[in-house]
Amino acid sequence: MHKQEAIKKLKDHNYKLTPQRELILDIMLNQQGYLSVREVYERVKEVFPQVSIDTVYRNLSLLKDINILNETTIGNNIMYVMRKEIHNHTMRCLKCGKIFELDICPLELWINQIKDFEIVDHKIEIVGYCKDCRSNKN
Amino acid sequence: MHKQEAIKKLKDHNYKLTPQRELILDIMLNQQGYLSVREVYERVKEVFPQVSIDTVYRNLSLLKDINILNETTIGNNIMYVMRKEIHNHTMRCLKCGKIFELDICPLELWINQIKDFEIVDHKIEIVGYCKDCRSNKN
DNA sequence: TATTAAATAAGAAATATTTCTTAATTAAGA
DNA sequence: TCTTAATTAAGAAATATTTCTTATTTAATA
Repeated sequence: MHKQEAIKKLKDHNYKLTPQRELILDIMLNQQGYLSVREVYERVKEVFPQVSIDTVYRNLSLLKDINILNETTIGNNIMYVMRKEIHNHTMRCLKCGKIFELDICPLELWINQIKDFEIVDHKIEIVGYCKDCRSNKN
Repeated sequence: MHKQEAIKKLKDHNYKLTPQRELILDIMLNQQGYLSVREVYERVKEVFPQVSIDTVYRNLSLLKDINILNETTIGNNIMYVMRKEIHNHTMRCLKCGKIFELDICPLELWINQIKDFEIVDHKIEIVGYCKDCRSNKN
């Protein structure tokens, strides 16, 4: 997603483009992988030291509501990542052969933790049985 | 890792095998993917309603110290998973060709969330540049 | 520029997680 | 069985996360 698309989405929903909101969007646009609310907050504070963490919560949640971000919860921690447009991650059914897209990239939660390797690409392939076939494998 | 191996490790470190500790070990042995401290606590409580959450924290951390569990932190949430012996997840350097094992499976954090698909197998392949080659790609 | 609905900061409140203290209990070996 | 160091439950304390309230400010449009 490009910044202009995201801004258009905001306008379409009659949301204003405040400096804090724009910065949060920039942070997410320039980020591979998930960020916790706190991590985003820390980065926003570098530019707006007075920013309220509530502002960060509100904006991340809003960006999720209009499908700019994906949200996930680990324990009690809310985390966000830019929505993917291209899905390289699929689940293939061993019986019917249907391909299901994973709307999350499991690697994204980890990608920031890999320090000693410059990742160029990755691929995830899951095989198994889909909802329809799992009860009727023969 | 089999249960007897884990128990031997405990003995080797002069740790006692209390019922609470054994249950926590059983829970982790029968679990694909990461569990948060709270999730483990909820399961232990089904058997020992009086258990202190501190006991869960203490034991999970101890099992990590003796290399039975892997620990990771998401935000402020501590999560645990059994250590893997067989690594299906590798990073391959595009220059020197070395294979590096990933000591975590990024899928494990997600595997519990996939409800409509019965996973039989999966594979993760990451390509890029290793520490030595990233500064000297030609 | 003036208007106004949306967004903000500040602070408090509500939850949740993690750690600590203490006294009682217990697993394991003598 | 006895001894003892390890472990536990309980409760409090410390920290961290998330949500709410209110008064003020501001982006966008007329």
